[in-house]
Amino acid sequence: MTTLPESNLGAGSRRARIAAWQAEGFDPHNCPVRSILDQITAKWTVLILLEVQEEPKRFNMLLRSLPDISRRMLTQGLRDLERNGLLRRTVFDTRPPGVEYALTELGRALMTPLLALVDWVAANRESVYDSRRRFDEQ
Amino acid sequence: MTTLPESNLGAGSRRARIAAWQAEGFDPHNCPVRSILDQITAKWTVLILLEVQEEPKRFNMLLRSLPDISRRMLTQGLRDLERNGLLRRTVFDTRPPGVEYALTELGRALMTPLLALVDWVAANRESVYDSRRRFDEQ
DNA sequence: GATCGCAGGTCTCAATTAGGGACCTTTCGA
DNA sequence: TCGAAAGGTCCCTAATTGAGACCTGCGATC
Repeated sequence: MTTLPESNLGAGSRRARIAAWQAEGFDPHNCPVRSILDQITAKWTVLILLEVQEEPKRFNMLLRSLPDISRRMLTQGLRDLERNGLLRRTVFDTRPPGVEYALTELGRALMTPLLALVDWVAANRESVYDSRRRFDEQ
Repeated sequence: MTTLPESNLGAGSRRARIAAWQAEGFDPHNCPVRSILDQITAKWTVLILLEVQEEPKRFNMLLRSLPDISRRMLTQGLRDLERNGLLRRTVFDTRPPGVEYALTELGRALMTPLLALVDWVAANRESVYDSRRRFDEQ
């Protein structure tokens, strides 16, 4: 497993944070950031987080909001997010029982950088499309 | 294809930007943001961007920095990033010819929100690990 | 009192995608 | 004459994903 290089994280407090990791002793072949980043940026987890952001949603509601996700992938994405502490799963004792997924505090905190990234993409999408068009013309 | 919901992007200028897209007329089943976001957050592209960030790198150099990437995936990741206008590919007429990959202006701009996300993960990794441990105990 | 529908899943199988590694091309040096 | 190096491509296998049938338990329907 490749480790994120120190220099990636920029100057100042970021460097300090990395120095701290190394002091704690971590295995460069098992980078702790990557295992989290991979799950956070996985195809469906980003979309799920965006859906759940404004208000808690239930399983079948998510299935309807994300028409091209399969039940299997939705289940797995929700489990991953729950396991990572970003989503809370609440079962309601109704007939039939309902299950609601909501952001945790940690999940809510994540939305700040995540929305910034989504917003950057939204703001720059024309540049990207232009580039793709030029590239595909060759 | 699922479209990112308007509410995802928060208030103010973000909403305005989405309103602008809709005015331009876009197909909700072919969301333009997702097709970009999927490529930017794909497993290897993030790592490649982080590697190339500080200084241009060559193909085999990247292969060495990312020990667990395959040649095939590196090639494909580099092509995607080039196509999206985030990376510039430069061939040097040496013997044998060398190829260098560098961030474009657009790519450099992307690093701001992308590094913020990486940094969030780095800062909060212990919380995530704690949550995983608790989840796995059940 | 059979059956339909719903909620929230699981399971199986087929299709897509990723990884491993051999192979290619050109040129230099031993 | 052989090997190495750079930057890939190609093929085959392994892993991941997606489509969709099925499950469970209960309440309402006919």
